[in-house]
This record gives sequence, structure tokens and C-alpha cells, in this order.
Amino acid sequence: MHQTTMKRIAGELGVSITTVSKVLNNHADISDATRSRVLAKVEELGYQRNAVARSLTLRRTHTLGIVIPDLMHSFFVEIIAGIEPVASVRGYGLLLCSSSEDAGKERAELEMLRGRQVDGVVLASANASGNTDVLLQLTRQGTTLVMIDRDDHPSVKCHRVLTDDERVGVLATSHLADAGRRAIAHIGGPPIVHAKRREKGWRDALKARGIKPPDEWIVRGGFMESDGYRAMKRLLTVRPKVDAVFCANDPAAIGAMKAIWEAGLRVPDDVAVVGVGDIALGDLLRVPLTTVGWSRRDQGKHAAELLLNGLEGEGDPPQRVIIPPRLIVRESSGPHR
Amino acid sequence: MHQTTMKRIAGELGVSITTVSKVLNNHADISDATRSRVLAKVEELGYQRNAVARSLTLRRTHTLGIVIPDLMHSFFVEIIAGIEPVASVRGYGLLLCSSSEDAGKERAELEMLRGRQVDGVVLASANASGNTDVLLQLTRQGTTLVMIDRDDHPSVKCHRVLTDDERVGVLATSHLADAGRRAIAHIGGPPIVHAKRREKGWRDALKARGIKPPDEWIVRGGFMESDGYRAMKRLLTVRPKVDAVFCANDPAAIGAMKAIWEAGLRVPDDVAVVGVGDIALGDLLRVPLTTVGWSRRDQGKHAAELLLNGLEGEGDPPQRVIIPPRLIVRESSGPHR
DNA sequence: TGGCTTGACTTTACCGGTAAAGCATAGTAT
DNA sequence: ATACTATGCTTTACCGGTAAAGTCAAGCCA
Repeated sequence: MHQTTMKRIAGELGVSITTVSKVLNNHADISDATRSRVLAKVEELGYQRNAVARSLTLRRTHTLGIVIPDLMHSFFVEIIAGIEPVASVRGYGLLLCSSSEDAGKERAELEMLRGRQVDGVVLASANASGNTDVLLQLTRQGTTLVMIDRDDHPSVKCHRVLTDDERVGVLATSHLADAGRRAIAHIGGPPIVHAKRREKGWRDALKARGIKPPDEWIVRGGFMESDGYRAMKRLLTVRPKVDAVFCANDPAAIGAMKAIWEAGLRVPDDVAVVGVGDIALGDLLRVPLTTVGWSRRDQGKHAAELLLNGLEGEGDPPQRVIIPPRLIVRESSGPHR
Repeated sequence: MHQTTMKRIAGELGVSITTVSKVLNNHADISDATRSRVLAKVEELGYQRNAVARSLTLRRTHTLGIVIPDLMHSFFVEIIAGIEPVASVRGYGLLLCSSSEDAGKERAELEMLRGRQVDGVVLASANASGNTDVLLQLTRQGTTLVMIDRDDHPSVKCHRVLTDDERVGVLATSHLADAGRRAIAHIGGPPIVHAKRREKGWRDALKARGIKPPDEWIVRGGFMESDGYRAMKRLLTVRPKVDAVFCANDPAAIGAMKAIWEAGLRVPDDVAVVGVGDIALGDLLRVPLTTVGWSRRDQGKHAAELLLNGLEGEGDPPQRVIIPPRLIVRESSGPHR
């Protein structure tokens, strides 16, 4: 129950606490004799430096805060799996927070991390819309911040690890066009930059092929399955018929497929579907989903490296790292008819 | 870049630091006037108590260490998902460590947690065989410990959250017997209590049906897919033929199925297979796997509650919480022939 | 021989809080 | 008028470390 401290070691050895501290910090001005006596005692008592006390004086906790919206989503866990080894070898601990997709809880978690004096925070794609002020407070306090998959909060100067959303749209749309589809609709996301860029990619890919999408080919909504379902219902009434749809994310794509099946049509025979995100289980659906994904693990790895480089060396100016997206072809975008 | 401290607040208000501290800790001996002046200043400056400094004096970090063998295994994440909400509402942070199934790294992580003065540690089913000494050091230091899915290290006095391994064996075996199987073999795990208990359940269930398993019906090995594969190869040579196999865990069961297919036989037509653990994707296999599982989330929840109750109130004596296992029937144990 | 280094520590101050004890002032009891 | 008791603060010590400055004896140079 009683902690071993430097005081105890110093006492038993008849030296000062500072001497013990110096040995453990490899200072040069300690004789070999004393050094080994101290080291032996440390070994004997199984002494471990008290990280809390060190943090207080050094003003470094060697801890990173990780804020994710949901633990049960495989891609956030993959992000953490990308962060963990990098942090671990450099001696940093990870303080894990789940915001449960709730801006209020996210705010509370960020405040908590501020109080705990974490050296850095990785904020993974949460809906932090209201929490700009807390983020600013954090950075002002000297905490390095990295945002993953978010490109808003322009006032917050921090590193960002993103994918190339326009390219996401181009990849998906070109793939559908190459597969012989002509009427390629788009189920857009909510009004956030990422969704808008995916839409732009869709437009660009069509334009490159001389296709000018009529207004009815696009329905904007949200990122949920139900949004995709509703949007597809609308798209199915368009004449001439749409024969493919690029959805802003995977849940929306799943909703779209449901609407297609409900209308008695087949995927991909009547309508091809492509999503974005490569969520787990996407290949286990009734019709495995073609999607555009990117390595979450790389995102985590880059985020951790940006953070730690900033902490250890001189802080680079805020950087944007782009993780390239890639097309994952499954059955939902198979050949026409 | 500059931290706001109580000193600053006290200075601006012309009161002592202790007064500020007392306000924030709701001490009674502060006048309403002073109290609100302090509170107003706290609000104005966006002040947050420095948790590091508090931890040092209070000798409480309000942090739990979580050690899991692998982040990418869904059940460890589920355990964390069970812990997180409990810890979060009580104001505890989670320090996440992954041992990557490596006893050396696990040891290092535990040492790290000791240095960081975490109030409690949840140790999820890692192969900590060699690390008893660190665990003892931790508990001696006053850290509460909860082990999940491990019932060894008897010298370490701590709470344990387990499942009923004998019942696991009984459930699996009875299910196979009820499905009309007569020659129910067992692929046992490594020589650890959990595997032994599952084996005992298998024996008991057979005995209850008047079946006396010959020695060739059991092959013991490890928990890996390759172990299951090798074991099944052996079992397929047994005469009279075995028509079902209960495997000590899911990976072994998957290995067993591979061996069965390789021999030109079918699952479940020729040999029925049941595993243990309900790993993710178990239902996405070529033949979805019947298995015995239990709620990892409940395990996490119970672990967190045991820990925090011990920390907040008076420490209960080490407890054993048993999470009931349940059978999950899929196709690999379907009807004979 | 006195002054100057150098090596090997020790002393002191501080990190940002909290708890216990101390200390005026005013009000109450006697 | 004297002693007692709240009330509302402040002073002091401490948590377990680290860094900067100080000490002190031995060795060196001129």
C-alpha cells in the first residue's frame, strides 16, 4: 500500500533526492560508484518513477487524448490501432474517449482532456460543430491537435488527416461509367465539405465523359441508411430511368439498395450501387457492396506521427495529409443487365 | 500557451489560493459573496482544475488502465465498450494499452500503468503467465485489479469476471447430442484452466447421456486455427468415425472445418462443428459457425463496476462474477446426413 | 601559496494543487 | 467585562518529482 519514492531510496542510501533523480535521468555529474549503488537500490525495491509528479514539473504528461464518436464502429478502432504502436514505442499513453456521437459529451470529454493536461488530442470525425471554442482553448493551452476526416473548423489551426473526397467521387463514378452505365445518379450527403467534394467528383467524372447530369439525378440528404432509402425512392421515379447510383457513404448505399429491392428491381442488374467508406460487413450483404475506401490505420498512424513529431521536435506548421482512396469492387456494381 | 491557475484567479481577486480551492471543492466556510466572485472569475477565464496537480495531492488519478491483447479483435473492443460508459459517468478516464499478445510488452504496459499511478487496472485475458510479480506489485501499491476471462494467477488477489466454462462445454456438447450426434469428439485447448473446464463440461454432458468417450475422441493442442486443423486431421482417422466435434474455441473450430473440407467431407452433413467465443465474422464463414458465446459488454460493465465500487466505497473482498454463456446455433451443427 | 578549475554532490525553489491548523472579527453567553 | 464560539479567511506544510544554483574538497597552474 505504501509507495516507494526517491525519498526512500535517498534515505536508505544516505544521499540526496536530487542525486537519485540525476541517476535516473542520466546526468553526467554522478560518480560511477554512486550511480550503481542507486541503480541497485532501485532494482531491489522495484522502484518506478511517479509519472504524475514528473508530469507536474516537466509540464508534459506523455499522454494523448483520443476522441472518437463510437467504439463499436470498426473504422474508429482501426484508427486507434494505427495510433497505438506509434504512441507506445515513443512512450506515450492513450486516453480513450468515446463521444457516443453526442456533441455535449464530446465537449465534456475535451474539457476533461484539457484538465488532464494531455500533450495532444486526436479528434476523429466527430460532429463537433458547436465545440470550436473548446478546441481553440486546447490549442491555446499548448495542446497539439490533429483532426481525422474533418475539414471544417477553419479557425482551428491544427493538422488534418483526410482523404481526397473529390477523388472518391471520381473513382466511384468513373467505375460505374466504365462498367457501361450511362445514367449515374448521386445520393448526396449532408451539407458538409466532405459530401460536397464527393458530389464535385461525381460531376467532374461525368463531365469528363461528356455527360451533363440533369438536376433530378441528385438528391441530397444525410449519411444515414434512412436518408439513402428516401433518396433512392425519389430517384426511381426519374425518367428516363437511372441505371446506377453513387451514394455519399455506405449506410446510405445500403438504404438505397433496400429501396431498389422494394421496387422489385435487382442490384446490380437494374441499378448499380457504389458507396463510400468500406464499412465492416459491407462484403456480407445480400449483394456485397462496391465502395471507395481508404486505410484508417494509415490515418491513425499519420495522425500519431504528426502529433508526436510536433511534440518532440519543433512544431511544424499545421499540415494536411491526404490518404489516397481506392475503389473496392464487389458485386453491387456488376455489369448491366 | 499560458495555463490559467488558481494562483492567477486568487491574484486577480485578492484572495488566497486556498479560498479558490475551497470554492471549487464546495467547502462550507466561504461566504456567498466570495464564492460567486470566484465562480465568476473561473467562468471568465475558462479555468479548469489541473488534474495532474490534483492527482498528486489526492493520490488518486481517476484513471483506469485497460490492457487487452489485441485491438483488432472485436470482443476486446466490446469489453471496452462495456467499461467506457461506466467509467465515464463516474469521471474516470481510460488509459488504453494493447499488448499485441506479447508477454514482454504486456509487462512493459503494466509497469507503465504502475508508474502512472492508475487507480485500477482491467486485464483482459492476456497471456500474462510470467507477469505475476508485476501484478502483485500493482496490487500491493494499492491498485485495484480486475481480470477478465482469466482464472489463473491464484496468488493475485483480485476480482475476476469469467464465464462458466464447464457450462460452455455442456451447452455445446448437449446441443450436438440433441441433434442426434453420437460420436462427439473434442478438440481441447492448451493446458489452462479454461480449456480444462470446457473439456470437463464435454465429459459431463456425454456421461449424462451414458456415453463414455474413448481416449481417441480428444486431442489437445492450442487455441489457434492451425491447432484445430492438426487436431481434426487426427480425429478423422478415428474408427468408428466421429460425427461431431466440440472445439475449445472458434479459431480452432475454423481450422477443424478446413481439415474436414480438405478430406472431402461436408460440414455439418458428415461432421458437425461447434466452437466457443462467438468471434465476429463467425456467421460469415462458408458454413456459419455454431458457437457458445457470452456478453463481452457485460463483462466489461461488471469489471468497471467492481473496480469503481472498490475504489469509491470500501474495497469488497475479491469477487468472482460469472457471465452466463449461451448457445448460438448456426449451420455448422445442422442435422446429421 | 593563492587563485582557478573540476568533479560530485546538496540546497533551494518550484510545478499546481489540497488539508490542517492558525487567526482576526463579530456575536453570544455568563 | 470576560470568556467562548462561530464565521471566513490565510498561513503553512506537503504530494513526488526536476532544474538551477550553491558548496566543498581535491587537483592544477603559475
